[in-house]
Amino acid sequence: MAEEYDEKKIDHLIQNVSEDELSDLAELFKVFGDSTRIKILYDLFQGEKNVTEICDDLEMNQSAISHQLKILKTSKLIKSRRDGKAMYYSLADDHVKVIIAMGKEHVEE
Amino acid sequence: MAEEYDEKKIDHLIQNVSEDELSDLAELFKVFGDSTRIKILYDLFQGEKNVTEICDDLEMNQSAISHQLKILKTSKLIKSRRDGKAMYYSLADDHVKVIIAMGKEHVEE
DNA sequence: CGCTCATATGAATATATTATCATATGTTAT
DNA sequence: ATAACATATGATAATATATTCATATGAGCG
Repeated sequence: MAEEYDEKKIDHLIQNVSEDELSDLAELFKVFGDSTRIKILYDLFQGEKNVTEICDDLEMNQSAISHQLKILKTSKLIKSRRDGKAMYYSLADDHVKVIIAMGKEHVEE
Repeated sequence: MAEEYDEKKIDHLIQNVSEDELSDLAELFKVFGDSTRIKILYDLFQGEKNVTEICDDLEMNQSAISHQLKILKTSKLIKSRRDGKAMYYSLADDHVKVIIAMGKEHVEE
């Protein structure tokens, strides 16, 4: 995460947005807008984890977790790799951290 | 928006999070996770607007807009001031821009 | 192959959310 | 005070969403 986000860069990013892009944006935030999914993302801040580990950490049943992992994967917020029977999940990129950090900063005020 | 968000600051922000804070965070993102509300926020990037102007810009009926404005206001993403009969809304702070800019960057990839 | 462990998936239910309609509140001007 | 305009609110109906349960798929092992 070498990048910095200054005013100029941010203003550039929010310009010229089509109706479709706004929908995609809303879809993306919708993914962050669920406690279970946020908890999963937070859990993965610690590093790669398999489904069983995530279930244990969140104390939730496996099916619920798998359903939410699928949503996170589809949104490209996490990626997965198989190791034997287990499927390991990890954060897809640094945007996740930045987006959540910004959200947290807002919430804290 | 003089602040910069580097790796150290971001890592600090995402540490030590309680269950309650995670819920608040999910609630916040839920607010961004709706097309109508994202459109309103984008509309307000242009500056302060009253309800009628927002309705015209989004081509949506007044009641729907008012309902969504209330949600945005409750989440402290926008603020309002009355001027005669009209109620003017504007962005509450710069986090909104940053959060949306990060989301857009993710979506664009 | 048959068994076990790990994960994914489909269907069903319960809950939450959004837009609309009807109406209420608030402001200004006559 | 009443009319006209601007906005807010409550109830409803339609739709979306999350979790659970049951079951399917896939991998490793004897």
